[in-house]
Amino acid sequence: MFFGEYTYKVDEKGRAPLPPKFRRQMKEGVILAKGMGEKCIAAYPVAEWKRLSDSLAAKAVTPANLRRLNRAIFGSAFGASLDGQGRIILPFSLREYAGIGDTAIVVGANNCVELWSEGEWQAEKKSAEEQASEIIESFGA
Amino acid sequence: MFFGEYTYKVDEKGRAPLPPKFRRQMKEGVILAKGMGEKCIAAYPVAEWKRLSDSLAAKAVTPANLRRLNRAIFGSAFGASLDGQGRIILPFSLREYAGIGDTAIVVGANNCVELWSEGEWQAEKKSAEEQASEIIESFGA
DNA sequence: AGAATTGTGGGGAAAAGTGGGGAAAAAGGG
DNA sequence: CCCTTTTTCCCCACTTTTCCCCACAATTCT
Repeated sequence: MFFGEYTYKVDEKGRAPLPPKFRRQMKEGVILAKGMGEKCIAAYPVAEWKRLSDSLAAKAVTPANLRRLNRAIFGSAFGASLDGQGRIILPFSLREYAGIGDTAIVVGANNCVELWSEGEWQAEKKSAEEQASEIIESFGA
Repeated sequence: MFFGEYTYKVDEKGRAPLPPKFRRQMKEGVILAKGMGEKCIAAYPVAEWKRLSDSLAAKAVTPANLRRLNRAIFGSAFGASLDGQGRIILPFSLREYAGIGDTAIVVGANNCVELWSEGEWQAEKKSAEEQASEIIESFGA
């Protein structure tokens, strides 16, 4: 389970630290992918990634469908591992996609970790909070 | 179950004591989050927080919906644990949000503990009491 | 009144954030 | 095919922050 919001520098080599509390769960390796829909980078522990991609594949009805899905999911994914300091290297293409420059906001989102640029995160955070309070108000907590 | 109202100093390191009676229930760790709607800090025992976040997540209808909810709920949460003196460290961002300076009002609120600034607490207390008596009068107690 | 517990403060050790250098591997050109 | 150049990756080092422990004063309980 990941939670919390952290701000880190991304150095010239494209390295971003992960919060120490996340590292133990990431030790077996990480899969980096484009955030689906949102302009962010999603980092999954390998085990969780497998779970997700399997459950998605199970929903593909035709073989052609499945091939497409596999391309979309695996094509844009990168494997990464932590260095001795607990950092991961963010491929340039993903940084570009998420608009991440020299600062990254690292957000724990339950089953995955998301990396955002400052600007995109501010916007997303606001609308996510609004949506959350709607749900809370209407359903009760 | 938490109840009672206590006043404590918050020291320069941002540490606030919890009432001794609360400590046993908090020993396994605490999750700190913004009070929803109100300008306070909410502290949940981990078990209770899991219960809450699970029941909320179950109410998200679409995947995109769920991701947003996860961001809002998990992203704004902090893990904390008691030190040897029974204190927790309040992150600066939460103290700022709740307007807590060097004094915190610690309030037991049944399933969680809330931390308030003096000013906000006075206002909230007043309106809460008025509303409570209305509810009691209309339903019978 | 004495003893234990609690509120409050501070100091020191350990860990985390950040940056850079050098070896190994990969890529490219002669 | 080999040598050169570039890139990748791993390790080291420094600074700052965090965390844990100790200590004293005040209060409560017996």
